[in-house]
Amino acid sequence: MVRTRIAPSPTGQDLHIGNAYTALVNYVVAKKNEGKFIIRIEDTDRTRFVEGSEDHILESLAWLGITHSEGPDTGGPYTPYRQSERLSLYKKYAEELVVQGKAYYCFCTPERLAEMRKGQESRHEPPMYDGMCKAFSRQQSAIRVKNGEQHVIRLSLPDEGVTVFTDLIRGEISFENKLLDDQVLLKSDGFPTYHLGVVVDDHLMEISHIIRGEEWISSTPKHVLLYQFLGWGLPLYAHMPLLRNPDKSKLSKRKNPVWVSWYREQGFLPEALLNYLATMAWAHPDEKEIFSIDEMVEVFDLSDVQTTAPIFDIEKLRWMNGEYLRKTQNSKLKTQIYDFYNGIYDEDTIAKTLPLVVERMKTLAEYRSLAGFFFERPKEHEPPLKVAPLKVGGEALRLSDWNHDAMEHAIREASEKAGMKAKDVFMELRVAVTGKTVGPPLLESLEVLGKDETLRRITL
RNA sequence: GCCGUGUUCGUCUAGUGGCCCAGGACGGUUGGUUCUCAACCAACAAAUCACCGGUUCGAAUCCGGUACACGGCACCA
Repeated sequence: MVRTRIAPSPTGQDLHIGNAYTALVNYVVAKKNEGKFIIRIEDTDRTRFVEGSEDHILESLAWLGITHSEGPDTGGPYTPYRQSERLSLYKKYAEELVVQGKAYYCFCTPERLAEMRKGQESRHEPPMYDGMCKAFSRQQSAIRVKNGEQHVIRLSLPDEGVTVFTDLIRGEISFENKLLDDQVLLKSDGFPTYHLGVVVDDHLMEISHIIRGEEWISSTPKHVLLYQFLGWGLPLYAHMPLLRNPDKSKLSKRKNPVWVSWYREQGFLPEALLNYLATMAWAHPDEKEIFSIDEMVEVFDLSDVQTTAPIFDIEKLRWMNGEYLRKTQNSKLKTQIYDFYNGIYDEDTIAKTLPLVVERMKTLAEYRSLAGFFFERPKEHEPPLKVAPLKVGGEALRLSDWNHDAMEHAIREASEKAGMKAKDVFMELRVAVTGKTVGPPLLESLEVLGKDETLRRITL
């Protein structure tokens, strides 16, 4: 049984686009193999915990249409799906490792550790735990623990040998054990670190494929060792290349919009976002650019996933979104726009104006800037309208002529021309206020009649 | 500094020894269509396949080295 998962931390305001990207691949792998896709919340860092984050993450995932069969909200056979509710499990395994001699209690203070690292840095040594507490006898440590002394549990790693694992995307990867640090497994507050948490939960939840970001490659050997120490079978690993900023650094909120909700608010369609993310990870065998997730599921193979970290290009996303907008039936798009603006524009108005602007919309949010002047009054102290030359019936109107009188005149003239369609007249007006959100309250003064879009009557 | 991963047009990529003096897409430019914009159509520009060396009749594709980029090196995930 194929079981995949994403394990987001509730430390940001919403689902990170990078998480959406790995979620997509996890979801596709599960679907392709008729398996299950699971969500587990890794809320083990109390200092970075953000209230409401989990809800937003779940909401965004739902918006994207990436549905899970087990998770903190839906429950499932391995409940709970929130690490903070599974503390006793981690403690149990950490102590088991201590008993086996695969881990040890460490009483070093943060101050000592900081001091130690400073020394190492100045000596150009790799920053690693120096193993001081490893030397203590089991009884000695046990007494100190019993006396209530603050402690953590550290992984005790061999300093010989090589740990090798196979990555489904990159092939074999190996690390020398002596270069691996004695990682903290259980923090002094009783919470596990990521390393203990993932291994325990992925095993207990029977995760078959661990598909995560490339940033985890260096810690994978520790996880592999942990599986061995615990006597558990290894899952399959696949490390995805990281999404990058235009300056090639790892995608960050400082340099790029990273929250999925931002893309939603900008009026990107979930299908388009997903399609774009898919092309970041993987190329369709037929070199198709536009494809649905179902199409992707049919031909997807993990080993075809890109190894190079792509730069997230919002321009291409916008193009793709425009393609999706134009693919959507007008009646459906009308409803989407209505919902997008929370019903502040009536559906009828949207239906009338949408055909006039849909071809130049790249996002739902652009509907307002493109068509808003049909029905929105200019604001009180709005700066004068900057308009492009308006040509009606072949005659150009000067910018300064752009006022109600000129407009009325222009429209009259235009409509007098036999066969002149409303669409064309509107188009000219729209062009005149290209890209501007302000304009005359046109819709109030004009009424478009007739199904053939012919401008039949103008009332002012 | 150490370890790891990577390197084909500005960007996303196709390419797994001859079909590639490298194909597609975004973006750009020019033209067509349209009274204008967008959309659509067409064309053009854009990659010495990071570099050096090797294997081979033949390399973007295989091997070695170098450089560069990114990631990791926390009681963060």
